[in-house]
Amino acid sequence: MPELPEVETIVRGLAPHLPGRRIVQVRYLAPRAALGRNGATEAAGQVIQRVRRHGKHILFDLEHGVIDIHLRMTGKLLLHADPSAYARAILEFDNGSLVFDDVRQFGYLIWRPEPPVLGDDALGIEELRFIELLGGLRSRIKPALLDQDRIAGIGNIYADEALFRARIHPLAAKLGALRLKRLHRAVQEVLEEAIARGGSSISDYVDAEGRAGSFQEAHRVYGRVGLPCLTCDVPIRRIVVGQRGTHFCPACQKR
DNA sequence: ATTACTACCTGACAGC
DNA sequence: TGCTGTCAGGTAGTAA
Repeated sequence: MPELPEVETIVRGLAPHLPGRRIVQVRYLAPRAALGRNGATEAAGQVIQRVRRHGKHILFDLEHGVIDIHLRMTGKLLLHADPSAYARAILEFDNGSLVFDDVRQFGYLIWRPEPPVLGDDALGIEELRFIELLGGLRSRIKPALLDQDRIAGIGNIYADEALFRARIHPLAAKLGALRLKRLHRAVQEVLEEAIARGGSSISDYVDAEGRAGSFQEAHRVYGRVGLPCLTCDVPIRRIVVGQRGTHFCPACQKR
């Protein structure tokens, strides 16, 4: 569910509350949330130094190591909530707690000695770097945009929305500098606008205070199959690319 | 290097 | 009311 704008919104909501607080205990309510390891021992007793985001990962820098949270499809991080039936882990502080909720159980909350290694963050990436990372590859552009080892943070919604804004077909390959520049611009714009509107809430996503975002109202192709393109009125199409539902305008986004 | 398929889970929704 | 199939903001592993 959450992509970069949603994770950024969550992190902005946590930032005023968590730094300086001591973790008394990490309580796992579902084993999957610990990803087969257990950082509870290492994290306990430590003070959170900083809350930040890299790609779709939420990172709490501790005095020693880091807490790495990935929400995958349905994860939530809630500041002022009682644990629901889907609570998977609870970070307990000296006063208060943070609940990690996850219906589908794909997400995780773990301690690591070092932050995870990911591609460059998509938000604010330099144009030249963007072109360097996506130029000269033979694969189709959409799966490349989703590759978190290349550029981190873009997911299915924002890949489709950015490609539409850049007027690039999701199956296009070997993009030249001109189209990559347009795509870089489109990625920055769509991410910034989505953050400004608190992210997209399709079914599950809410921020750390439990509030939904509103950027779904501004989607131009995602979830608009069969509806007229906002630019040219041609119906939006849905195809499958790399096993992901992919939405685009067949007239505005030529092969 | 690139792509496809399967798997991990639960829930919502459409169609019969 | 079921039941069945499809789909979902993600990613890993394995095979062609």
